Amino acid sequence: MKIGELAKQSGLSTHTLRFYEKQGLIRASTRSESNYRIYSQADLSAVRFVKRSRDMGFSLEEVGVFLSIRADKPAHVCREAKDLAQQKIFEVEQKIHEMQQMLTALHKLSDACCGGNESAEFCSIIEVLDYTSVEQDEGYSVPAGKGKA
Amino acid sequence: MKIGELAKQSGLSTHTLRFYEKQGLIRASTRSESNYRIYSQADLSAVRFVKRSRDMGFSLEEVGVFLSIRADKPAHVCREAKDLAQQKIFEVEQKIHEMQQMLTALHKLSDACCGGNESAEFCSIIEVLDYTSVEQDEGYSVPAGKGKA
DNA sequence: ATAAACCTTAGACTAGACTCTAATGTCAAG
DNA sequence: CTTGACATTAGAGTCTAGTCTAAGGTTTAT
Repeated sequence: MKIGELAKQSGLSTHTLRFYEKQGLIRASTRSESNYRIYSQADLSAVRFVKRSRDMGFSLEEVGVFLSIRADKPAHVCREAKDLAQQKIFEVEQKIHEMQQMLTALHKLSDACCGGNESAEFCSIIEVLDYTSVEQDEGYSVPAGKGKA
Repeated sequence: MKIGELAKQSGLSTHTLRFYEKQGLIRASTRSESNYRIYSQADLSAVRFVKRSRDMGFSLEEVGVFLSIRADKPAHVCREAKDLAQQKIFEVEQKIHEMQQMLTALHKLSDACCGGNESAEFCSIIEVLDYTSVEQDEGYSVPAGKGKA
């Protein structure tokens, strides 16, 4: 199949497929007489492998490592793959934790504000941003008084 | 205070402070005779305001909006600020959800693999990446048999 | 034979938030 | 009076992962 068909089958754009090739990730197993990229079913599998890896959060570089393991399994050991997975789990957990902290702060920010058409003169959001730090573990000391608005 | 001191007080680098100025976010209230930026306590407050907003996940552009509300509160209404906050909450929730999906997939990936020094010939991680899609809501059909390894 | 739809390449551009460089000027201390 | 730490500017570079363009060549159907 040609690149357009591969794009359809894989859910990636032709641009992206050529970009991946430039990055050394995937390449067509053959070329037609007119120099068109011709992909096999195995190529499609490889592309899907890449897409799945990306969807799980692996970077193109990490995907490259997986691909090289996949290309010559006996030359590699399980630990290599598992280390990558564990590292990624750690990274994703970190990020989720950070975002949950943000979310907590954002809810405090949002909840304090009436959100109406009142003048922002005493807007709690602006006040909280003026006096609160996100780093704290607890006790975001919202400036006293005012309550909503 | 000069920019180096502001950097220390705010936890941002001098580079970043100048960059924020170029982006139109913060500027020194005065300049010395030798053209050095001279910052006031109010400037420090503004910079901290920016940093806190950033820490909560707002983009520089969004921070700019908050700053303009803060600069002339009576000219704005609470809704403007609250809308931004709510939108950000939505975005962060979305991202957390995505990452939790990844995490689930990653755990399945990792748990299936022994992670030892065994050859990767039958490595479950590579197998799962070959046959599993992250998009599915449930039932990541790990290829049958093999179990660990 | 000609238009539509496909393919090729190198290389530029995008986003967001910095981060750094070069070349130069200023200031405080010893 | 020199050294070192600080400051200035414009502008380039970094990172990741694409995304797009220009200028052409090929294939397929009508």
